[in-house]
Amino acid sequence: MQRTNFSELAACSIARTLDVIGEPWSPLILRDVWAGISRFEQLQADLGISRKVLTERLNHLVDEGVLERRPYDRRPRHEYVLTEKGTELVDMLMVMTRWGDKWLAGKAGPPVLYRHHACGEISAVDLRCAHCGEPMHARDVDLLAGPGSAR
Amino acid sequence: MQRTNFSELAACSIARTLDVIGEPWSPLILRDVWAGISRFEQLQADLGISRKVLTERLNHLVDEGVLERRPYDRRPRHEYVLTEKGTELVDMLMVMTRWGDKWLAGKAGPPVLYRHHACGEISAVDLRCAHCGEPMHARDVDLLAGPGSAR
DNA sequence: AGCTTGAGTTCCTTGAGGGAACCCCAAGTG
DNA sequence: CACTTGGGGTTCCCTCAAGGAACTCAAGCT
Repeated sequence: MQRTNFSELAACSIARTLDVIGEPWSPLILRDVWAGISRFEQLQADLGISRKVLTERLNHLVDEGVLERRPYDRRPRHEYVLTEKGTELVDMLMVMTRWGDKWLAGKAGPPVLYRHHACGEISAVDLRCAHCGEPMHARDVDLLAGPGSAR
Repeated sequence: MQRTNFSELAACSIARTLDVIGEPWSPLILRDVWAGISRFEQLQADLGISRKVLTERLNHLVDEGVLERRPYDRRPRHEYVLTEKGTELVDMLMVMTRWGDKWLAGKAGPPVLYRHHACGEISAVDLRCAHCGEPMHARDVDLLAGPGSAR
């Protein structure tokens, strides 16, 4: 496919993030690991991904520090767990889920629900300004060049 | 490349969302349109994407209702603008940006800053529970089967 | 010793992305 | 009017990544 390395194109955190989890299957692997599907065979069976690509993706995610390979037996067996870096990536999945629930789920309703520990309610994520706490969406911000904007 | 149609694999809002913007370049096209780069030639120049793939991606995003094609001249010229559906997708980009800023930007700092209209401050998004307003991240929720979970 | 199982490798085929050239059409120019 | 220009794609070929199925390897179990 001759896949472009996005982050070389421009100083852009979106492009850089895509270089970590932008490849096909990677977000779904992350989702599965988050949901407790953490071993090679389980992932392969659940996703129906080719074993070769699964190996590549897992290696890449481990290299990037998103997943950690952890032995669970004295035999050469291991499972994959989210690192702190990977756990924070799941935020993105939660936002994707919310969007998909709203725009793509149809009449059947959302396939998965989130119960929030703090309040015990079935809920969804909401984007707020880290500074003032008010809602913060695409239309609520201006974009400015930051310190790392130089090429 | 024989790309799998993820949403056929399982009832999953993440997989469904990936079918809309999961292909290579799509998130960056969305980012550009959001930032005001909205015409074919501009996008092609900015991204360095092949014209063929840009055509395919734009058509797909228009078909999915994420972008709208809008004439801006009596000549057959048009530009792409975000629909409401597309604007809400940008939430995901904002979360990706935050993660990339934190984990990948390095010493140079974030390449782009967001100024929040409501408070006027340079800020970033924060995920909160839509129900109680407390922080809501990967570790703060339990996953439950929802109404649309049937295959 | 032979069987099983997790976790990959290897190899071939297919099809998507890159790149460059080509095309169409409406305005503007002489 | 013919001629040029430029936005917005098409077409064509080539390369390389994803799919699929078979093969490997190293522990344990029997």
